[in-house]
Amino acid sequence: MNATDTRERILGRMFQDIHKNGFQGLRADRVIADLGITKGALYHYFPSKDAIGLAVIDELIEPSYLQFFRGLEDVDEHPIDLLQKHLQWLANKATPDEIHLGCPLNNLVQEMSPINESFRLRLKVVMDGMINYTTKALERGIRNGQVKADADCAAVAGFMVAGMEGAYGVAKVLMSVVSFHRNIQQLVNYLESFRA
Amino acid sequence: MNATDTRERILGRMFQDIHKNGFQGLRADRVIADLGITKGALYHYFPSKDAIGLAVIDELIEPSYLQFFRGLEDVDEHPIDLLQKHLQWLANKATPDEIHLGCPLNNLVQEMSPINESFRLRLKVVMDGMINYTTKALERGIRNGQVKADADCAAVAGFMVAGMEGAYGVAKVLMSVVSFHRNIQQLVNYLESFRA
DNA sequence: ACTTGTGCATACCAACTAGTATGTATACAT
DNA sequence: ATGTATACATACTAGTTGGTATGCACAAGT
Repeated sequence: MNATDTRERILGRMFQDIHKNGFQGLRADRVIADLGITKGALYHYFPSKDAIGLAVIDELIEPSYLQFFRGLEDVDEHPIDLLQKHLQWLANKATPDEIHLGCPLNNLVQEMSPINESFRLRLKVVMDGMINYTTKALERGIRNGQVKADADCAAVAGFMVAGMEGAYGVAKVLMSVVSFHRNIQQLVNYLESFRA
Repeated sequence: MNATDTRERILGRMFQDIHKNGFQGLRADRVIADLGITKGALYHYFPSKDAIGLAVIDELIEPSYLQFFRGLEDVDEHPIDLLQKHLQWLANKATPDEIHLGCPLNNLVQEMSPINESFRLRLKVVMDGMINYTTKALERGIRNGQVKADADCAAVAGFMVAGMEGAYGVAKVLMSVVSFHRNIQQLVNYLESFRA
């Protein structure tokens, strides 16, 4: 068991615990007991509970969320196709468990934004990234004649991201994968209306 | 100072504290110190912290959220007009402070749904109410020839609610009233597309 | 006048929780 | 061989937090 393994095992379980209980509901004692390690190991890698939360955002949440959106810059496919495919992919991969626990990004946003500015700023970077990469992709679509010329790309991009988070949130309290699928489909239809 | 006054003063401040810090972040001690009362008063009216949270949902959140949606049954106006007006009203009344703190309903949904079934069920009642009253209003609109006959009313209603919550959530992390206005406007446009 | 219930205040506690201080085994460099 | 940094384990603490036990002033009923 080398060093990075332990650190990543800790981060992974912390992520899971935060995903279910929220950051304020995270109990470091519970996680380390679960991992079969001790406080010595934990505080060897992380100076504080806050540092754990920020590391989870930086090292797990941010990369996984921005991967797709960054990729929008490197392909030439129709941007609306790409976005619709991504939405369908999200809908198809969503298990009941994932739906019940909600979107990790959205969860942290709602919980932490008003009470911890360090958290909010990092979460804002992720959200901004999702919106801005989408905006750029749609603008490229306009230049290529694939997207309606009069589309307000920033507004459409922002609404798509908001719609995604809203879909996760509603499905979470309803505990309904069906509701999630429905709302994602409405978003797909919404995007369709901007096709040139 | 009569009894109901004290109870309502407690509930009001608890709501404020929960609105900012979340239920898990709620500190009863902080609130009672702020109110200038003691634990005796608090536990005279509420048996536990959970009871406080549930009372906040039942007595403050549920009525304020469902008031408009229940009202959809009692009027004959074009349902899409009513919904659009409500959205505009939400957008206009939203202060930066409200946006930064987020939607109280959405906040509790994201935080409490996976960890407390009593909370989730009460929050689900509110969300279901919003969606179902909206669905009925749209169905009435179809019968009256005001809404496109082929509209999937339940899907549209669900998406409107999800869009609202999504708009609140994104605006919260971005700390942007402008983002909120934009997304609400997109929702208004979305509803417009179902006008007969 | 006397009991009873209401509406609190005061003092206290047990459990939890993030964080620390200290020790130590192992690897690795010199 | 020896110093040194790494990677933990153990034991402990200080502060917090929800909750309780008890007492008491006061109003209302009888």
